[in-house]
Amino acid sequence: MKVEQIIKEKNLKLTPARVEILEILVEQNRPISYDDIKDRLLMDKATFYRNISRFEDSAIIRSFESNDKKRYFSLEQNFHPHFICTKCNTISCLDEKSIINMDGYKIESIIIKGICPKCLNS
Amino acid sequence: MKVEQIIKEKNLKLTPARVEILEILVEQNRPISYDDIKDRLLMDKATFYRNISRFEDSAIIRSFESNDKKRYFSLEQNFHPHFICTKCNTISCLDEKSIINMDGYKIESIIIKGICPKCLNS
DNA sequence: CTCTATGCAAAAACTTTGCAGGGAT
DNA sequence: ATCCCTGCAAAGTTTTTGCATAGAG
Repeated sequence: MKVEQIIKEKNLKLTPARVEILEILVEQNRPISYDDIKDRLLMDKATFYRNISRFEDSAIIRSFESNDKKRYFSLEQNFHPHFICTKCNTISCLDEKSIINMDGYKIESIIIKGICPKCLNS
Repeated sequence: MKVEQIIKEKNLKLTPARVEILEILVEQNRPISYDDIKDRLLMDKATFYRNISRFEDSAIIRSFESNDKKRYFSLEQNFHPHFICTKCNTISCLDEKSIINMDGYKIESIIIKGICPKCLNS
């Protein structure tokens, strides 16, 4: 789905800054922090954070804090759990089958922290 | 287990500030942020954060960011998943049976965000 | 045309650091 | 006696806000 379509579906105004953020998220296909992309962003940080906040309110994206204390953003579209290694700080994507049984709850995000197999064996 | 014992087991010096922090965590039996307890803390905030950091390094406690953007601390001892409702911001403790199958990983914490049954029906 | 989005700069919120003195082992 | 812990104040980091202008519908 085109990012322009996502924005319009949520009745948000279509602006270059919003398109830019979502295109980066689609392109990278992994959780992103402001720090990760600030150098290539055309917009001001205030605009970035204001749009991130708007996107979260509209459930276009979700955010979570990683081990480095920064907030990471990912598209809600292809939801999946993330695994953060507290040793190497790598964020990896898990598949849906690993999701907990949580009848009665509406799950919006899952954060699992621990040590990845690679770090366990080194 | 006495908090003094926990501290000594990890070869940390036994100081009043350390005992104070751990006793609050034991007593409250739920994740705590600095903000939650700053009014009753005898120590300076620098001391609080330095000890929290030490405790995390020693795996005495774990921390995670909640929906209010603050960091919460809980004892590693009785590890269990936490559920954060993004609607009412309540943090509730889940039981271990809900844990994902994660062979090969060492899980240190699980954060699930979503909407709790109470909020879903209101 | 109207209302929202944006850039800039300044502030806020939370956490960390430097330094000199105090305390645990 | 030694080395770590502590308080205080100051700085750091990430995110938010105020205000005037620009832009979307």
